[in-house]
Amino acid sequence: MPPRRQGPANTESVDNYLKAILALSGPEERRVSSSSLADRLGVAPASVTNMLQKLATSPSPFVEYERHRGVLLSPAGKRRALEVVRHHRLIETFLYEVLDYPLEEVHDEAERLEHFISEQFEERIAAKLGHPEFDPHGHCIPAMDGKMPKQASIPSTDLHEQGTFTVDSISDQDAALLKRLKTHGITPGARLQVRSGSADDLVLRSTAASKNLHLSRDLAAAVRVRSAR
Amino acid sequence: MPPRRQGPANTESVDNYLKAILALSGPEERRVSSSSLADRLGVAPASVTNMLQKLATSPSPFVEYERHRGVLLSPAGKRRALEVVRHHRLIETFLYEVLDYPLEEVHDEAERLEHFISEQFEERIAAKLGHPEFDPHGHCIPAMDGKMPKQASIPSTDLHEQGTFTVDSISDQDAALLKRLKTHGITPGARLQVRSGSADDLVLRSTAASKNLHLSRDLAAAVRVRSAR
DNA sequence: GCCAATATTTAGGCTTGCCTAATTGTTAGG
DNA sequence: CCTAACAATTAGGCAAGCCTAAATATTGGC
Repeated sequence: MPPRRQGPANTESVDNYLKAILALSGPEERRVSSSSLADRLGVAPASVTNMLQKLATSPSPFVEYERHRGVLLSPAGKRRALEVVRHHRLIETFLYEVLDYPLEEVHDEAERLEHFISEQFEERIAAKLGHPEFDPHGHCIPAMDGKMPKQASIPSTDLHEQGTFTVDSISDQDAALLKRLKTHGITPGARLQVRSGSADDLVLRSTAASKNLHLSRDLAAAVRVRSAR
Repeated sequence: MPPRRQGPANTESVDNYLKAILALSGPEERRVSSSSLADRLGVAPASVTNMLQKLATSPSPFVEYERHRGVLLSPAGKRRALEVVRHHRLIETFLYEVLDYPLEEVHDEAERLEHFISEQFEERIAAKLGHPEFDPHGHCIPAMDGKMPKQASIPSTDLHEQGTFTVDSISDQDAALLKRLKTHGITPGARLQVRSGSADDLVLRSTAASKNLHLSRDLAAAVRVRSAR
């Protein structure tokens, strides 16, 4: 066999690093620090350094990395990351729409399956769902070519004024929170009254519900809003 | 941390060993040799020995193994193997019925996904499909409790007489063959005329088709029949 | 501009699951 | 019943990804 030093291996672990970098670098594509990655992925910082070095030094690397200066996705890395996100959100939509999963349970299942479905599978569920643009959390599903419209929404914690808004999307990271939001009628598309409570929390109330929901700013950041419909 | 020597790890690899042992030991549950496992799994015999030793020496082991004498599933191993088979066949059925996969493509996708779906996912697709008893190849789907009716069919190569039979099931291992069979109308439930051709092949003909199909005994063994309906 | 606190990297290890090569067991033919 | 052929196991290694502990950069406060 020729000694072929290989390109990036596209394992579950690699996918997760790429997704995390995509998420943490934000729309402005800031460099991402090792420790924030370690945090998000639940691994030791040393493991991150290790992986980044591997990802950066393969031929046609997935990331651009400089010691002590954080990491960025390469075009190839971004492409792959968006593909995994597409998988994730299509699967979530599928579980919700076709298999009647409760909203708060779709994330974990999608998190596992996203790494293992084929392009074929992806296409079939997209077709079955009528090529949806949004997942059930209100997140936009990247197109096959990796294009994704910019988000025009902001976290409810960034609002300057109180008032009534439309719920744009809800982070899928915290199942318990998702369930609370659901019982308070706070789901994508709902109309939402937002005001600040005591120093460090927000008071949310869906116009479809009778009870206020008090959330720490930390949790409330999971709810993104746009101007009322 | 307490030093906990751990139980079997339920990885993809372990699942594949258990499935292979289940398949190779047959309905009579014969002991399975290392080399036949190595063959079926596409790994070196030494790797098999290695894995079998690990599987056999964990507390509540998945297999019963004696040096040079082959291996058998323990009750726990059989339970797990049947669960994986159930996953596999439910997924195949799902891909075929819900996602409109061509029959010959369901196997590969199921082979990957079977290791990663949750019990929840399993239950939902089973419900969606109306708790089917057979997959699209005609194979019986083990019930949740691991029960599986005995197969009353035989390989077409074991027939003593020529004649007309009903196609019971078709092995899902060979996609190309599956496709040929499909174009000749040979699918589970079809009526099939079987006669022997030259020394080493069989001639098959679906009553729904106009052309004979000549298959080596090797390939023909993939087609199982039962007495004509 | 220096130094302590914090962030990051290096060094060295572990487990899983695979490999090859060398060794040992089993078995069938003469 | 002995041995050649073949099957199986042991021994020793490798890559991926993780870990901890030790070393080294960077940075903010004075």
